[in-house]
Amino acid sequence: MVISPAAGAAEVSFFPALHLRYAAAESRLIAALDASAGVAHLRASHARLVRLGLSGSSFLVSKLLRRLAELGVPMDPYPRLAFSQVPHPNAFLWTALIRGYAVLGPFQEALSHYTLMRRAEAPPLSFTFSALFKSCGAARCLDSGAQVHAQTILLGGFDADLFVQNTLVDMYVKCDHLPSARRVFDGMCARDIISWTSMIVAYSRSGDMGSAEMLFERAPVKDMVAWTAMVSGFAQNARPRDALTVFRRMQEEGIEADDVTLVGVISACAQLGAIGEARWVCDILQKMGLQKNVVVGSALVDMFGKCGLIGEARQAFEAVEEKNVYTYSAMIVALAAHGQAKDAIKLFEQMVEKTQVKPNRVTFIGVLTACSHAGMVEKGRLYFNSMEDKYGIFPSPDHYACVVDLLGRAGLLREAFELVNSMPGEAHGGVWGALLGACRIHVNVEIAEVAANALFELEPDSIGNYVLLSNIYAHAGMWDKVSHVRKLMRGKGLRKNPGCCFVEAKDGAIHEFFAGDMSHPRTREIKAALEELLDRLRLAGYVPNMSCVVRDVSDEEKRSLLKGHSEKLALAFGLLTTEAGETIRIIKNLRVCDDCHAVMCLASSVTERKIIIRDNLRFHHFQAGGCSCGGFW
DNA sequence: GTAGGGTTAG
Repeated sequence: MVISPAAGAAEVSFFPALHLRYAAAESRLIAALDASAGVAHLRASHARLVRLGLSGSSFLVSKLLRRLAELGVPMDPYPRLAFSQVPHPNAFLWTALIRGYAVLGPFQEALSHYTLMRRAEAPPLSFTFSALFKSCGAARCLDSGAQVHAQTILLGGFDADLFVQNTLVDMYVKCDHLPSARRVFDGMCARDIISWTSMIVAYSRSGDMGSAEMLFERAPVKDMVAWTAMVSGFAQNARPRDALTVFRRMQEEGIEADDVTLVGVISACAQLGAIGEARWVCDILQKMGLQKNVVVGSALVDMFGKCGLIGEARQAFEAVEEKNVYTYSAMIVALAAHGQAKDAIKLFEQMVEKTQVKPNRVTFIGVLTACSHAGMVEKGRLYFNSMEDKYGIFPSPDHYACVVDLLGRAGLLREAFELVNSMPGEAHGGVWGALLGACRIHVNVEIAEVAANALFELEPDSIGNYVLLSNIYAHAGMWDKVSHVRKLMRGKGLRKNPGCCFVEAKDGAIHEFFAGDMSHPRTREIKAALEELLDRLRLAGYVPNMSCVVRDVSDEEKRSLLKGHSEKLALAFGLLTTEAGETIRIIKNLRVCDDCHAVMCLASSVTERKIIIRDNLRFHHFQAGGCSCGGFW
């Protein structure tokens, strides 16, 4: 329908002249506020508002506040000032102000303005409560949230509003108070997909994916967000296979996926560390054109790093235009894990000098581990000291663990030990573990015993600590102590994890090898290939390192046990199943022993192959007789 | 208008 200008004019001519002018100015201002591209535009519109004497209009100012909050303009001083110029703010304006604080903080201001609003006798809206719950959730302030909840019940009506209930559930979820969330959810007489999704997330956050799954199945409709909540839930709860299964189901059901979904998928692939899956997800991303997205890109950097594809990690990093601290940290950590310490540090320097990106605690974990792997003690100390002085980041026990590792590996065991004793706060398992690890490298029984005792208190069931201590005794030739630790382990019902390796074949099949394992269908070929390889290595000067066998048996038996180490079997399998010149990739569940490390170095030169091993902590790139870890592992 | 996202050590 077309309204003629004359008809419109007839309608507005009911208004007095003054009103007409204001009404026209108002509608122009509404349009201007709606269309404002940035803060400068909004400020200009607001200035016009002031000139026209309309800066006291609740309606216009609430519109202004909403737009400013959308743009992330801090509440103080400007939006708050605009609010204070309104003599009689109505409930909508109060709510816009409260919502602004709920989105941008400081969160307690939302609550105190609610109090002021009540004092001004403005009647709260459902919108007001949703803003308050949002702010309590963001502040993770359960007490205030529960108080506001009580208010809604007291005032009546609000607690039955679907919108209010949904934000209420979400508030309890964000405060990690599952029982209250569930109580509200169960009391709802109508639920929409948002209610169901909030509750699914509640269980996923608490680690109870079983209940999350049950709710997901019960939900009458499932949209992309609900499906994504399941994908991310499994990914966040260390169930990458299930995350991928849900994603495949989602695709089968024809539900679209977006960047958030894919981030969950990428994170699952990172945990699997499988190259086949990584390439598959990368194809999907390319089709969707998501590589520039900073969250996707940061997850990608991490995924490629964990899959051993450090070059691809770098490419993913470069593809992100607006890199943030996650992108940089993921790249720095990946470089450190691959032994490219100098590049990690170069990137860090570049970040602090040439960008606005501020490092955080995780960035420093990456920087300190890089220093540690490269043996850069002085540089590490410098960075550690700069954390608080230059960046205002208080070092956590995790950072102390990195520095203890740094000093310990470099042989400064005494200093490392003193640092543990003098650090503020309690040393945790990571700190003592780093010290114990250093004691293994430098065979220091005295400090090892102190560290081990602390660890047995802190982590009584962690098998690795007993194994480490027993290995240190073995290296020192203290066999009676070795058997004592063994007894200790047996008494606790703990059994040593068998060493095992995975090799991902070209068809994506995973081949598994255990120490001394004969179960692979091609065992005979593998053994023959290994013997042949070891013969060639011996000609190149290889001598088995018997100290790697931490059992008191004959040399003959030691030689045989060494040969059966799972990474050697995996290497032989790799040689059998790949072409000349191809890289061999092996994943190992434990640390690589010195003998296997030496074998890999030599083999890389004798066979002219690149060999990449991911152990439980980092990557080793063997090439031309050397390893990227430079002996630090 | 309310629900789903990425980097951490021995």
